[in-house]
Amino acid sequence: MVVKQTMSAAMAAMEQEADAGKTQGTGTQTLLRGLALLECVAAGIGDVKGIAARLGTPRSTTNRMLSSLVAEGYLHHIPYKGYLLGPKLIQLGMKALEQRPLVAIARPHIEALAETTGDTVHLGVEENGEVFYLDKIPGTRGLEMRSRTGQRMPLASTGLGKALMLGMPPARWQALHALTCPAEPPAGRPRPADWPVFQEQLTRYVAQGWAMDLEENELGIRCVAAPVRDGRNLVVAAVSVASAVPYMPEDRMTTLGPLVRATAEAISKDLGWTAP
Amino acid sequence: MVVKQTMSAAMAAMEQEADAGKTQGTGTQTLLRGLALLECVAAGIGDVKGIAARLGTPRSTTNRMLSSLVAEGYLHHIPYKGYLLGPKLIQLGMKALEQRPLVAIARPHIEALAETTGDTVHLGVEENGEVFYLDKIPGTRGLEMRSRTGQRMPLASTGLGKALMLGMPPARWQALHALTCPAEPPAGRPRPADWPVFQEQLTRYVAQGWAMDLEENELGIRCVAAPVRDGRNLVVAAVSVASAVPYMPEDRMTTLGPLVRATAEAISKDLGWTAP
DNA sequence: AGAATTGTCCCACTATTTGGCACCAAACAA
DNA sequence: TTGTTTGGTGCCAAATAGTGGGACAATTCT
Repeated sequence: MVVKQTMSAAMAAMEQEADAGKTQGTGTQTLLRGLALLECVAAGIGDVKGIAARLGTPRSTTNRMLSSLVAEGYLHHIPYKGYLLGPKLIQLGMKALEQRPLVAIARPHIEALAETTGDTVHLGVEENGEVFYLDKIPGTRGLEMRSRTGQRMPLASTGLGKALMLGMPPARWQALHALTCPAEPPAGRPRPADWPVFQEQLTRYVAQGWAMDLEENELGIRCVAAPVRDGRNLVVAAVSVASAVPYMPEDRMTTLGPLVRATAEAISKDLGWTAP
Repeated sequence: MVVKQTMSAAMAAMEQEADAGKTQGTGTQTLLRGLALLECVAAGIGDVKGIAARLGTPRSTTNRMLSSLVAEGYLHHIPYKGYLLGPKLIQLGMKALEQRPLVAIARPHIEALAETTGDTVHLGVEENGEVFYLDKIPGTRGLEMRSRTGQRMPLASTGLGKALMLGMPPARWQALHALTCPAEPPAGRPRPADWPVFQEQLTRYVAQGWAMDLEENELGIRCVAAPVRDGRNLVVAAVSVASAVPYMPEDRMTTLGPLVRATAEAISKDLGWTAP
């Protein structure tokens, strides 16, 4: 901060818009300014004057940072034309995408979700036509679910699976549905709705951003699920909240939906996703 | 610099080696250190001790920067586990990919290429089954080529086109070849080799990283071309050097190949590409 | 339980960054 | 062309922002 602790109220008033909200007393002004500069360029401001204005830094300081960032490849410079995000950022972005450990990232979020709902929370990914359970937090209602991390399940009969399907082209839905529902339904076992109805459901789920499972995978168990996306806006995982029917009346599911979706989006953001 | 005034001449000598070449970067130590830190994490070093060691910064300083970077989303922190590249980097990486103006980036490189070869240089991208000429630098040999920026040409009969095809799955080659070579060859007009031979050629081009055009598009004109890739390792453009046959004997083409390829790779690097 | 690593403070010192200014080069407008 | 604006580069005295040592608590490993 430019402001000294001895400054008068009048001066403080004049400081106004410059650095508005964030007065986080960190000890890395130059670094933070540099990062702000990057984001400024990302926002499309490529001229020195505009950047200096946006950051509230004088021309010389701005130029100093700009040339350092260019030298390091974080910005690309077209003399007398402007600045653009540089190749290094692309590389780091790719690396970031690779080294992201989904489970560790998601853990705090699903823990929070488990905490507020009291139900069992799952995290899963798609792996050749099936759901693969990556993580699970048992509910606090005493009842235990059969699911285990490392387990596999059909896509079309589980909440997680349906959430994962929301990210696929609708053309693939039917094949996956067929995969889950063999020609001869095992007597007495639950199963998803027949194709036309199923398609209708998925279409609705896409619109609302979360999916339901009404005892289709296991009798007496209902769940609500939502897809997790990465920086490329691809669905890479899904989160679900599951519980026994008595704890999961229809109206609670509709309340839970947006909450699960919000959790999924929070994870997505940690994966580099940004809202459309 | 971190070095105290008490350092010996010997240490000074080692310091010079350490950051030799970068005599320029002054006035932004904190920023540069922060960026170095990012690259350190990108390199897979996620523990505080390792990072501090790699950067040569004391623990307290390292931690200070780390927490700032985490606060800004450039790093992701899993307490007592380590640091990873953060979501912000993914976002910036995506933005960088978008806002990259291929032509402006490539210009200096193809100018250099035109300069050293004296021939006409082209830059082009693929656009639904055709080459689209984005930029052209006329040769200095007096002869003028018909090509114009903004023009479209078949993929399979041009050097640029073949270079672009090198990045496609071989399964698509035949269709594109057929698209270029209609059933009835227009009498007297040049055309690419027939399919089996053509396929053989492309396979060889893939291996060597650059392609040739032997008067297949225009009689009397030969060219050498190489593909340009972006940060995702996808072929997004191609560069070619073209000239009249007398200036393009076979042996010159083999000399030119690696040069054109090098230029294409230089552009690729500016687009965030890194060697395999 | 002990050892090793990490997260979090604090604080005096000074090296690092600041920002004003001045000059030149390019770009743009007329 | 000329005049005007914006961009690139360098210098330098001033002081702020950053440094790094150290002490302590929390956490994980073994």
